[in-house]
Amino acid sequence: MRYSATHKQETREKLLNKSRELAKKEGFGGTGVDAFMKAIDMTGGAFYTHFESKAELFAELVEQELEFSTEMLAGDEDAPADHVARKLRSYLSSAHALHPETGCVLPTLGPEIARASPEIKARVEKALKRLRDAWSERLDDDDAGWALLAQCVGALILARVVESERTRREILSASRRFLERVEKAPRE
Amino acid sequence: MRYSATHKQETREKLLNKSRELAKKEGFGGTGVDAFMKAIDMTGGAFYTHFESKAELFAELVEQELEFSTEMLAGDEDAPADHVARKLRSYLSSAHALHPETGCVLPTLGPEIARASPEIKARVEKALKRLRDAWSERLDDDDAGWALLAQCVGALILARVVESERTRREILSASRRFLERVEKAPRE
DNA sequence: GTCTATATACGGATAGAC
DNA sequence: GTCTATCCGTATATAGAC
Repeated sequence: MRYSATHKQETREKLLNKSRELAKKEGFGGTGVDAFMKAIDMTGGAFYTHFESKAELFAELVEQELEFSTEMLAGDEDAPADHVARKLRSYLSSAHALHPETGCVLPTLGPEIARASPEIKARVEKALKRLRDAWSERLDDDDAGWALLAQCVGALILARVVESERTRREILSASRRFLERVEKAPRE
Repeated sequence: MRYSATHKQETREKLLNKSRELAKKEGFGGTGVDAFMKAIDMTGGAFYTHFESKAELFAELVEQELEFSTEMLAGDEDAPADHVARKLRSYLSSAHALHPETGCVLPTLGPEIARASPEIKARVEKALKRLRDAWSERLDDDDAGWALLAQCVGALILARVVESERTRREILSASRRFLERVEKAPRE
């Protein structure tokens, strides 16, 4: 054959990586197959050597996004004591708000995932539950896992729908202070 | 003319109302002009008597959504003392999560608004700031306005991307309990 | 004001040459 | 495996009849 043994796999990986960026920036539905392929300097026809359909790319892409994100956010036993607090700070940053293409998938593709197939949503649920469990266990707080996640996702959405950088920073810093305060809150 | 004096205005209102529902359910970009018109039993061609373009409909639709939502959530001086707590409970309900078409626009069209024009985002910002101010003033808590809004939007997104009704309820109830707890939290 | 018909572009997907 | 060319459906938008 005219291509190396690993060529197809490499192309697929490049395609997935670029697609994840593009989809988070412009929306998955808003990006055509030709645009995904052009981003890796290829033409539309070659797409179907790697995926049966555009929908299959979406499934793969969401799977990878959640795998990477949850692994990064959850942390392991070697993580420092303030691991969650650190992740919250970097998640709730202007840099994150200004760069959806390299950020968390939920504030960008959340609504599209919500409309996706039960199979996709079941896999998303599994990944999110692992992250929630990790955070709740680490903080010894049953509610905090889901609540901190929600605070992160919601604050990013708000930060991105406003126009001024000033308001964007207000939203993010209010959210950060709010969460710090809860660490000292009483539990019944 | 063959139509009453108020006919055009009535049609436009019907179109806007139905479009707001449809866009929140299927996404604005994912819904065609023909689909919007068919929802009020008309054909696509008539759309352009009422709007110059599909983008103009988006601007109008987002404007109305935020006007209605923020007015409803903010409350006025006649509202009961537990006004915000009531709104939080109804926002963070399974009913809301299961019915995007009649719910808040941010968890459904948030990412599309984030990609919209500066003019649209500036108007969204103005409406959101009014709501934030109302809540922060009512709770006498500078951070709570933005933070509660973010928690609401994020929890709805999470509740909608998971598959099982059980997990959906867990997310929403964790979020509600978390917010109740903060009411008793210390402020520095 | 709304209809049907249509211009024009772009969407996802396939066929066949290389 | 990737290319070009193409099929076909659907998208936004316009033109002209009623």
